[in-house]
Amino acid sequence: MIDQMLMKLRARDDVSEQEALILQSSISEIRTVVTDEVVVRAGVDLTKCTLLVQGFMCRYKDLANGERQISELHVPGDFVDLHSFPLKKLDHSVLALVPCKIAIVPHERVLQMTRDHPHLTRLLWFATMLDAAIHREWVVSLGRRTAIARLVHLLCELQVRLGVVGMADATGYDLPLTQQDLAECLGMTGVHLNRILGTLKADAVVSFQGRRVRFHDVERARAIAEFTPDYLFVEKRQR
Amino acid sequence: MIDQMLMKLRARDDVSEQEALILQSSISEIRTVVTDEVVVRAGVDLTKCTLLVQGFMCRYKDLANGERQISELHVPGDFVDLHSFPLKKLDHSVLALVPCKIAIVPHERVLQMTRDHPHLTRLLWFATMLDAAIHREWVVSLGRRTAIARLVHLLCELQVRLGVVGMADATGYDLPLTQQDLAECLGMTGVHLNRILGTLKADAVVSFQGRRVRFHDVERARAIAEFTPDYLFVEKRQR
DNA sequence: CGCTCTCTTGAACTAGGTCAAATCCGGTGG
DNA sequence: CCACCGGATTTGACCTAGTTCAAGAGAGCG
Repeated sequence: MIDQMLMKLRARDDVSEQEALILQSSISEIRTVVTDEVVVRAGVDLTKCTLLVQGFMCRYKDLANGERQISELHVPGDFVDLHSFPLKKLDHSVLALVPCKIAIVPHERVLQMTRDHPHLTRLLWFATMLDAAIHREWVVSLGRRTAIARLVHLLCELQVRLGVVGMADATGYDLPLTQQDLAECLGMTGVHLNRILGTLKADAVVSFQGRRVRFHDVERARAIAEFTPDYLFVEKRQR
Repeated sequence: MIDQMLMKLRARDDVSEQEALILQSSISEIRTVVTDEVVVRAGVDLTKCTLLVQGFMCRYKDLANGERQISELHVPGDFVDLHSFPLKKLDHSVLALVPCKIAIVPHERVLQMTRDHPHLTRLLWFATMLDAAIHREWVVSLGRRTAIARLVHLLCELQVRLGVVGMADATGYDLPLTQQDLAECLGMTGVHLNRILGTLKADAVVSFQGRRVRFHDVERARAIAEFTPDYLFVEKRQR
């Protein structure tokens, strides 16, 4: 159940078997959610965290004019709202982009962890800082990169993040999102995203079709996006 | 020395006198830095954190074409690189925008805090999550808001954040940045920022002149930007 | 088989960028 | 007190990346 989370953490630090057990046993419940189900609603007091076990989710905010901006995509192994533990409620909502399986961890257990297990606490803190690092990279993308670099950058990011949990390789990965979903990550319109996908495929860089991302030339993709994976901190260290 | 940090934290949770003392005594050194000094360099292993005591700093990334994107502005009371504790090195650099005074806190002391002071640990965790919430709001701004709404939103954000540490009121605040600095926060050119400032002043909403931000109509400003301060979590709760 | 959601494509439009040339203005040296 | 310097601001003319609107074409599914 927590395999992917463990893969994610163990790519960054050692996690003992005993620690793994504590994490495992902090789960109070397993649930499934349907596509478009709002798993966490902005502004509502929370008493538990949600670990994404299977599927894809996103954090997003809606604007008055009906537009939506996604601020992070979540893949299996991610806690989608671990930050609700220190924050107590969220500034954004979380939505299932496909049918998902989730594990629930009550805040109570996390609280106890901060008292009894400093190393686990630091690992969870680390996990939330990884989200923040991803946010920062998106700020850079949205602020300064062209639409095409922005898109390729996101696809490269997902390759690394999914790779860590064994869901991507050098050739690509499955990504069951719509083009509109991607456009909402990238601060652009679905129409424009579609055109860009066309040119990327024509240039034999990446393609996104039938819910699958295929890299035809990873090197060139990374060059176009100026992508370097350092902001994802895939490096084993004492945290 | 840590007055502003305490104001910032105490606006969100209780901090006992004893805890304040522990924070205080975790400082190993006080320094000043000059304008444009790079206080933390991306990718370098770090062993200490930097608390901004006086002045303004920013987190930023440079791109290959020489452009720069600022991902967060820092005001007195902010730890500019507390996330270096879990991350061990940063994905971005930190720069002094004006002459600043900083306090240094060795990672060692923070580590000890995670072992002996769970509540303080949670407060520091909270502080880093506040940065992440700000990043998310910037993602929304950069992705979906017009240049004018984006600018006004940032000015509103700073009013709240500076207000918490007693450096802003309803009329405005001092902001010793250049228009170019602001433009680099907002993912736009200095030229465009300048034009926008003109229309905002003409419309008697906000002005930014002589290093001072003046709100002529806070209500209208917030409406233009769709600004609500909830993402800044200025609310006293048990964290 | 028909429905609905997603993807594509074209044509016209606009927010914001680019480039370049003033102008302003605080600080310095004389 | 004044002239000068260099960065910061301001303005104009033109340009383009990405948007908007609208209409078809697929394509999965009950």
